[in-house]
Amino acid sequence: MEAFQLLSRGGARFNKQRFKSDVQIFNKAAPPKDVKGKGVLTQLPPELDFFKYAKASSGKRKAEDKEGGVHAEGKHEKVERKRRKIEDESADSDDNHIGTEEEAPTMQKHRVTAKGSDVPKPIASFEDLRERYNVPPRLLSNLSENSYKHPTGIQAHGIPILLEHRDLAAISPTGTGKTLAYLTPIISALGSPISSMKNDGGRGVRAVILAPTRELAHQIHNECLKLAAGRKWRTVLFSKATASTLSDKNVRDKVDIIISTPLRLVVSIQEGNLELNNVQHLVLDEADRMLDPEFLSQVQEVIAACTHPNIQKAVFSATLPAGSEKLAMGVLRNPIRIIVGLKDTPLPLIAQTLTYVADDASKLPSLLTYLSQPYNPPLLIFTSTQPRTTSLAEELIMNGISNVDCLHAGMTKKQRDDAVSRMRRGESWVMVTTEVMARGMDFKGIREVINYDFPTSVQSYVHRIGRTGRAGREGKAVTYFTDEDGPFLKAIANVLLQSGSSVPEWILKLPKPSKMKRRQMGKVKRANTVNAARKIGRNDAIKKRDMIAGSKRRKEKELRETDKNNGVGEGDRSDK
DNA sequence: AAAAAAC
Repeated sequence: MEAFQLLSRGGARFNKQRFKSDVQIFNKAAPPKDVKGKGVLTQLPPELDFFKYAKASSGKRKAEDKEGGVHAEGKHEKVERKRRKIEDESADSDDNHIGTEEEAPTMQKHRVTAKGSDVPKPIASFEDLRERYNVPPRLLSNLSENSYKHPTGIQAHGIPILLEHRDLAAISPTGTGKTLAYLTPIISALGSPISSMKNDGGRGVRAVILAPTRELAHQIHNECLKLAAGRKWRTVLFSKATASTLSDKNVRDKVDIIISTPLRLVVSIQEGNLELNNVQHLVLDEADRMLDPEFLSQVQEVIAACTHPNIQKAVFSATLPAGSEKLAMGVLRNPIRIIVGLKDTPLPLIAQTLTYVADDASKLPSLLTYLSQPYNPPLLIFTSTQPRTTSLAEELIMNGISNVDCLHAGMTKKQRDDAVSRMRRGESWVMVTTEVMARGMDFKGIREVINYDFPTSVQSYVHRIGRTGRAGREGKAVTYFTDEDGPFLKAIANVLLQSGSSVPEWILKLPKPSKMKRRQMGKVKRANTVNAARKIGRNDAIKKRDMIAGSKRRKEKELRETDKNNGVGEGDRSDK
């Protein structure tokens, strides 16, 4: 509660002297650029992380409070009030009060709210895990060897909960170490690799982690391998190939952990090539995505196959809309819910801007202008469809942009893997992609994200821009919007406000989407267009007009090109 | 509101 009050003043009240040493660490720790791939994702000390929070929100928030429009501020306060209430509740139910002065900043920094019965006390360091939960030394040394020195908020709170075998719904912003928060307790709880166990009872895979994309599953597996190093853990990234290897029961009974996308697992279950009756830990990563209608039945099938009576289930995401939360809570038993920061809100260290481009045709010229100036590679660009991804990448190459790459799920597995590798090696400077890259992917160097096409939901927005600003580093996110995006603009604008970025006043004055819809398309929308044109000023308007003309020429060229090739990446060129 | 992703 005090934490809230201090933070709401932008941290200005904090005794800077007290954080001085941390600031120095920060200056040293923040690498100018990737030092050596691995060392980059160093988890910052909690206090230090906190300082960033305070710093990022100080000036901006104050300004916003002054001139930030009645609607936004009102909403903001409502959310904060709700938070405070939850905090009070959890303080009552938790007898482990934060007593000492040293611990207080940690708590404040994390801004954690917990809901549920008997919430375990958070850890202050990974070393605490040894005393409190007998976490194997090997696991702890794997953590520190991979530069995970201090637990993040979600790790400090989530790991004890999972180690006490409680079900958990964890909401924590992008890039705050959720993967480690569930992998560490799973590996600890499994104790020993099944291959080294003497008793015959309880054979078969004991932990399953589900993720929405292959790339994310792959990345989780890599993390898992790091933590599993030094012992004979069998962790399997489930794919067509591994699935067929595991169709041999003797092989699959020696597997400890499976990481997979849902459908792949369902297929194997249905073929009778996989039993999950010994699964004692089930994690849904990107839970809200996994509970989307298209995934839900598959996920339910996996859950149904996990028949072990003592199964522990956990869901993780940076976003969890009410509907998904309800679904998730229905799946969990006596769960604890942890929220780090504010739900559906990006980190303040991502500087976000909304950029008006009149229509689709104006986007490419704007982007080319942007890329003609110095920018921070690698850059991640999101579009709305696979064909648009392909054609934008082609367009950029034709316009002389170097090291452009493209990744969407319509490509072959190999093409996708190669694109990710190039990205990881720093060979891609500009990657054009679809929603497939929006969630969970951790490319350490990404400083900038561009939403070339407007995201189709607040959740999508939060996850897309969360590809930058990871593990305490700063990031930048630019979102293009056209007249057609008008109805959804305000929702995104509110997200910007919540996370300390500023928004042009006229956007905040837009009517609510429902109102716009009620008035039926045309009139309101046109009025906004005029408004927008006025706001960007006459010179800008002229510039835009020229850009449109230029883009039309290019578009014709593009059409000629695709006619020639008549192959990939064609199909969606409509301007409507 | 709507595309993407999963095999």
